[in-house]
Amino acid sequence: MRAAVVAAPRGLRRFFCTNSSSASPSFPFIPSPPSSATPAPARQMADPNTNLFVSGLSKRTTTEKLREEFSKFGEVVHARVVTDRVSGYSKGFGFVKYATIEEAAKGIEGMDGKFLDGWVIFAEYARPRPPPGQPVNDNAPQYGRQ
DNA sequence: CGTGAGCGA
Repeated sequence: MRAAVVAAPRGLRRFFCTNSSSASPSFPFIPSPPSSATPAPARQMADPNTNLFVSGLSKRTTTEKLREEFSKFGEVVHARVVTDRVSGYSKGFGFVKYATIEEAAKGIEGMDGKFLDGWVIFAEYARPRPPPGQPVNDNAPQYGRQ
């Protein structure tokens, strides 16, 4: 099913941005942040953290399988496949928490765009999540709203 | 519709 390839989020950057050599032999960096408008929404990927967001999982992929696959690239502190409380089935994505950021990067580079249960999975840094310790306050929305 | 975009009880 090529639908999985079409439904790829930001993970397809690897296929188009096949950089490696002959990138920019003149400018190692880009010293032009405030050019004119904001052509860089920076919404491609969240900040590097030990939390990983894995998408493209098969419906039959469970937390154990996810932890097993990601444990090969580093020590997985916590892994969870998001499932519905009422139905009980997987939502098709999950989260993997590594011990360090380097291991998280290894997990992304090692499992992003790979196959799992016959489906192409995509791994990237997860977004920050509000801790469940704070009780309800005003209708203050989360900062992670796009 | 367990037929596929996405961020978690």
